[in-house]
Amino acid sequence: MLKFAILELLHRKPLSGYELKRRFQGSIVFFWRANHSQIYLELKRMEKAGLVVSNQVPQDRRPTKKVYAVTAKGLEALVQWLRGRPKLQSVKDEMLLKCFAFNLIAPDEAAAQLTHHRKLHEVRLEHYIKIKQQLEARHGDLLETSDPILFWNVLCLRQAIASERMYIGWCGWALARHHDFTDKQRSTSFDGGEQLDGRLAN
Amino acid sequence: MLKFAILELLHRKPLSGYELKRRFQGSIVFFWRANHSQIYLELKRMEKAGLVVSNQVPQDRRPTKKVYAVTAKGLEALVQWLRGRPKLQSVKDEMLLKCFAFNLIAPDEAAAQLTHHRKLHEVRLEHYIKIKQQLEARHGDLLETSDPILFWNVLCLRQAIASERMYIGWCGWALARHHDFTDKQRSTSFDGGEQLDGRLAN
DNA sequence: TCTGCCATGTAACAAGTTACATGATTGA
DNA sequence: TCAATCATGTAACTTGTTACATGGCAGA
Repeated sequence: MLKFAILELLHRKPLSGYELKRRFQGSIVFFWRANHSQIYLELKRMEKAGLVVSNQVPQDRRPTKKVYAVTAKGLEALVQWLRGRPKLQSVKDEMLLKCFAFNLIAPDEAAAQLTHHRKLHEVRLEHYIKIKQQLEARHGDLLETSDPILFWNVLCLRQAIASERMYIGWCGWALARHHDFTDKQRSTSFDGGEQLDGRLAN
Repeated sequence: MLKFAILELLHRKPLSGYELKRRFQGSIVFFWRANHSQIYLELKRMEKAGLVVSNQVPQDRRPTKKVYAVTAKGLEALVQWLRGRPKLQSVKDEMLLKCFAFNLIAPDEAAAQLTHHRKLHEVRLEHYIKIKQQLEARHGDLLETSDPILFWNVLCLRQAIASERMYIGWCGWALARHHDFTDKQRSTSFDGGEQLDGRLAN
């Protein structure tokens, strides 16, 4: 699938492996990621398969780079793939996997984990919003654009933003519920209040 | 990481590989998945590492199964892992990756993709809601529970539900925006109305 | 001179997917 | 008898991660 992510980026503009890596950290990160070792290998495989062609571009004051461009065959492969129905993505979220067994650690630790994780998502949200603002600065009202590339870009970006907001909201909600829960536990399982009353009543 | 998902399930109750597979299709799917070939291999590796122990359990009217249980070492490994800070999950969503390049296919096809994908998420949401209702039928008001295992379970389930709702909402929003967009494109790029007026004015 | 960025790669390993393979039991 | 479910595995392959490795250029 990385193949197609690369084709999508290259069809907009020929890029070197290094530049592709940077794009992956920029716009496309919302829904795909890759590290450079994977990208370089994939590019070679794709060139062998005739989906892309490379050529060396000398630069001044910088090392020569190897710029890849999509071939007709590559574009066709991309379009064919776009027409296929994607399956549901299988969720894999380490935080939620941990959360599932947080009964095994102290309540305070669990709360700290949630708070910390919320922070991470807040940072990511900020990053996405910054990207959106940059686009707005350059193109004005994004939903009024007549550029289809930009249009779809913006839809994807919105999804990413909505997703982060949802996650952050959930963290807050979970923290509140956790707070209620530990409060209740304290008042019923320690030697005071209700329990003691209960015993006295026997 | 699959290792820890397995430890989480086994610490609740010893299970065979086959039963684990079923759990992965049931509750834990919200944030992790695995197929049986992976599970069986992982269990063997974990047994070699002393994290679990197995024993054969003959059953009547059914094939003998090999039930795994967590060892003290396994439980310790699980708790250590729980204390660590998870990184942000890296999003990988094939649908969004495609969406990013939907300018390359016909607007109708793109809309059909969005509609189809929304349906998939609706089905998944239904599934989650059914699970929640089953839990409610068994335990009453889930947020009032005093069982920490159930409590964390429910928090995770809520995240999964919120996530599906967000996605479905986004699909609807995207479809509406896409509709506006293609309308606008039609009125400005075909040979009629404004464009023709423009030419006549020359 | 030293840090940081540009630029490209390889190697070893871990994780995940798909297909192949077997065999018992149950109920229609 | 035939399909479905229970039950467990292996093999081949694809993907993804981490670490290792190199070297130029720019600016402090």
